[in-house]
Amino acid sequence: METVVENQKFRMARKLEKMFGHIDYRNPPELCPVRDVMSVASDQWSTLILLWLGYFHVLRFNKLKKYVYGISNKVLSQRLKVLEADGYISREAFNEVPVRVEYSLTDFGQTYVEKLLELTEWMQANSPKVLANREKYGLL
Amino acid sequence: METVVENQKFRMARKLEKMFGHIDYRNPPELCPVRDVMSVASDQWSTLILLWLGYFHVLRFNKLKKYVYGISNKVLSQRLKVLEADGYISREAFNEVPVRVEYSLTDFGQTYVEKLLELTEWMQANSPKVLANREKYGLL
DNA sequence: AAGAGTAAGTTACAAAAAGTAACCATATGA
DNA sequence: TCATATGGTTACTTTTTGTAACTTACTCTT
Repeated sequence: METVVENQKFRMARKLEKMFGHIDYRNPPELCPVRDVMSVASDQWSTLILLWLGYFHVLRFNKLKKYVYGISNKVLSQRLKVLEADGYISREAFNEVPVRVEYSLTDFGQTYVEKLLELTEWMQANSPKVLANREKYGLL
Repeated sequence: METVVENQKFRMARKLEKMFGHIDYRNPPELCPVRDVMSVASDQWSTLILLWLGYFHVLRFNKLKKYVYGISNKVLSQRLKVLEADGYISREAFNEVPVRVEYSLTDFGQTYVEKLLELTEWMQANSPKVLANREKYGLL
């Protein structure tokens, strides 16, 4: 049991070492593109938007708003813009009345959502543990 | 090429379908523990704190502040508290003068950091693509 | 002995981000 | 004629962050 954890730690340190040879998190954000890019993509609302687009493939503004429960028009439209700018999603507007606008993942966005999904599955599996920890902590 | 992407989409839809049978993101946050738990753990600062703790195993407040470049005392102490409450990290205070406080990952936190690291590696590999997209988008 | 330094924060105040709700154009259906 | 629908935007409020000074208590320097 102990050694398993120790091995994990060792593998981990090696991974991070390798990584930190390239990226230095000590750099200010404007000098560390990874921090910058990550802060957009793994933002709470962006995550939900991307997951739902991964699920439905194509969604219009108001549908998206329904599924990404609790998001406001303002923030939804902001996030859609930056997600488009960063290349995760594409926006297509049709000349109809009223206007129809469709959002969908790009192939690039699709690869990101696959990664994101793994993390979300971890969260799904482990959130009971976290909630239990929280409760225990509250009692101390 | 096309079919590869199509296959990915299919696998994806199945994964999400399976998942959404259990969790409904349409629920308000207070009814969806996954959203709640995720918003703490995948917050930008929390992510950096956890990654650095994964790297060094043990860090004291001021060292952590140095590595998690740009974080303020206030936010660092807030995040450390919730990360401790959620069970990702543990805090040990020594009765010395001046006080010494050591933060480290719990085994639970360690498993999360492994997941987080995968995502970060994707970010590292793909951030140039994102920056290129951003620039292209700016020109439109 | 006075003053600076140190560690791990806290606190008051300012700035930025997010949430809220009303509003826009335009056309269709009741 | 008035309500409805779409895909947002805008002004205003509230919440969250960031900034910088301060705290406690002991030690080291001068």
